[in-house]
Amino acid sequence: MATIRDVAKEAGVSLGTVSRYLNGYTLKKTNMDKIAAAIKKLGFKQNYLAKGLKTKKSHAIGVVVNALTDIFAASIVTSLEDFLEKNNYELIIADYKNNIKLLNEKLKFLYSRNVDGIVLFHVEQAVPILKEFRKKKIPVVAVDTPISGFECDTVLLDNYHASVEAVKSLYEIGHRQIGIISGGQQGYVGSERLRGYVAAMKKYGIFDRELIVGGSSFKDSSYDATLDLLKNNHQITALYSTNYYMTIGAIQAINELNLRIPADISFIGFDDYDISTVIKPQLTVVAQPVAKIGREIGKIIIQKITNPADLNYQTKFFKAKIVWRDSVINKNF
Amino acid sequence: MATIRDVAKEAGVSLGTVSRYLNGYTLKKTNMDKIAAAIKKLGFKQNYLAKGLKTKKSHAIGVVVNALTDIFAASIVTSLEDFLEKNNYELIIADYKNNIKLLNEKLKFLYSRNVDGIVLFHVEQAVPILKEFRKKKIPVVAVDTPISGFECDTVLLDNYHASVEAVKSLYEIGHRQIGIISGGQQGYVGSERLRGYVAAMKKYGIFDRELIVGGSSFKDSSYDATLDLLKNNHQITALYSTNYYMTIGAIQAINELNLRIPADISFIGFDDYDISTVIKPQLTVVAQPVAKIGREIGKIIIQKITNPADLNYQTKFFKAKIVWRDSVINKNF
DNA sequence: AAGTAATTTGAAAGCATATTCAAACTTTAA
DNA sequence: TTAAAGTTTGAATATGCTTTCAAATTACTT
Repeated sequence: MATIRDVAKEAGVSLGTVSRYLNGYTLKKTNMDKIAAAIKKLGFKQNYLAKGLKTKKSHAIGVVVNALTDIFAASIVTSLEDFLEKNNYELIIADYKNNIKLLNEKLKFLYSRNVDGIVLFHVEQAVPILKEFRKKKIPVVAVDTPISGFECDTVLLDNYHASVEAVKSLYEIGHRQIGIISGGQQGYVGSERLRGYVAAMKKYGIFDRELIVGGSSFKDSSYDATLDLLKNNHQITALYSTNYYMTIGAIQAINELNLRIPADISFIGFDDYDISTVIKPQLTVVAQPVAKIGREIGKIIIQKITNPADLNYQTKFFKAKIVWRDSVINKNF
Repeated sequence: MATIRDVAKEAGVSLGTVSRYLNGYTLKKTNMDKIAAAIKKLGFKQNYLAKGLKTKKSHAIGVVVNALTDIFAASIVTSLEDFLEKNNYELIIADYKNNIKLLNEKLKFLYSRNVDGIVLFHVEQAVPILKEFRKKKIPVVAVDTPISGFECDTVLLDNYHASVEAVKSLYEIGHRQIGIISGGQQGYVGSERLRGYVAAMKKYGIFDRELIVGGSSFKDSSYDATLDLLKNNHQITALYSTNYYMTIGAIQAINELNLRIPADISFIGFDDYDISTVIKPQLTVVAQPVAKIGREIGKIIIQKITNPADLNYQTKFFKAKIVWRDSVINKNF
């Protein structure tokens, strides 16, 4: 492998000059041409390890997901990876499997590998190692959930208004008994989505505590909750489930009860992935702008890496939008 | 940050001794104790950038997936990441979005970042940069599909026998008209799965060219193919779809035609993810041992990194297994 | 054309580690 | 007890790059 030194010799300039060239300094035109030619001739490539040793930057960003098989995380990481690679950053992935103990371990690992930044998916609570990142001024971006006990840039869905919109849409087409399969109060995402639902239902004067079920944000809990709700309450005309996996569980339960969508019950799901269009009828859902979110995370983290003195932590909200398909009936007709 | 030099001073030995300690050489017990104490006291952590510069190893493995949102890739990467992290390797992810041009670019990127190994998902054709990896003796492991034009270690599903088993199971419970939604001949996975189906159907003397439809391995093609097949052929008693996304498309089509599973038609899908249990009735599927596959990839790549002189490329096959649920009817009763 | 200011350059030092080599120290055996 | 063999050690060198600093070159004024 050719080094900067070989390039210098070939071009007939000093090694410092080549380094400056490589780092975008402007120098005498003749020298620039000579260096460019030498680089091409030798097939020279910068050694990122050596560069990193000097600059204390690895050009790697650690991405810590709750689960790589979580389609939400995967689809955001997809666009994030693209953005970062274009900016010459590599993306080191770690999966903490929704286990906070493991989270700290994975972060320690990334810390020891000199990542220049960290993207944290769906973390509710600060873990000890985060302080070390802060000490070293390594930027952290929280995604999907603000981290309690640690101030940092945060990228969120406007969950509250997503629910408000869902309820509003249903209300406007005549629904009054609108049930929610909620992730419960313990998690940020779940409680925000519930909060929006409650506010909207109250605003329209159709709030009823009995319409709220659920407790955790996984498929099985949603299945049980939906079964319970629909067995005991035959007035409900519409159901709103509040994430992808809960949508899956709810649909299973509805199938189990042999209820027809939307004849017996209208349904509005959350997140727009495969399920939405496999099910018959195809599902109306609240969709998140995942590609945009991924790009925004990339922008923020690069901005903060470039400018580590900027201690101004921002929270950026994204708006969900409803994708209309066939699972909701208009009761006004 | 404490360096090896600080540790040496603290322990009262030379820096070379500390380095040897760190790299697992055995030395005088008293010195080992002194060094261990110094490391603990100073909170010393090795600098992987400097280490990499010296050893020309980054302890990073590039993982190149066709799509991160492909649940098959994601679930394998999940177990791979776990395995590699435990062995102190980081995993750099790249997504080539099923685009062979992009694939070469992403590989170039990983090449320039000094990865110690490459894992390639679902690549049919060699790309130029692979030769460079070979020159530098950087091991490559192909997953899911052998790379034509490039010899390397390969981890595959035994697709042929997966199909044979599926057909056999259906045959044994009385099905004779068994349709296949196939990915077609152009891709390795699709043609292997088709080949197994054809062989088994012929073996039982129930082969009929009309029962084969499909052409590409995506949802929409599968939807169209299924619609076509079932509209024109009312004898079919069972349908076999040959990957996750084709299963989704096929189910959509069956729903569209208002056919009931399994009363009107039995169905056996491929890959065991969310869809299998959302649909009513729950799906019988051919499932791949993804966790095992991920671990095996990790083992192979580390073995080859540790032993780069080993030019003996192996192909490892994994067996699929059928997960029985409610979408297949026993016609013998 | 000469003096000053501005820019560009090369040499050298440094980043944190691994490894070679010769010297120092242990152990073993006679 | 001592010589030979074996082991452990420290100093020095190397990895490929960035950056500082002073010297050299170029550009600008008058």
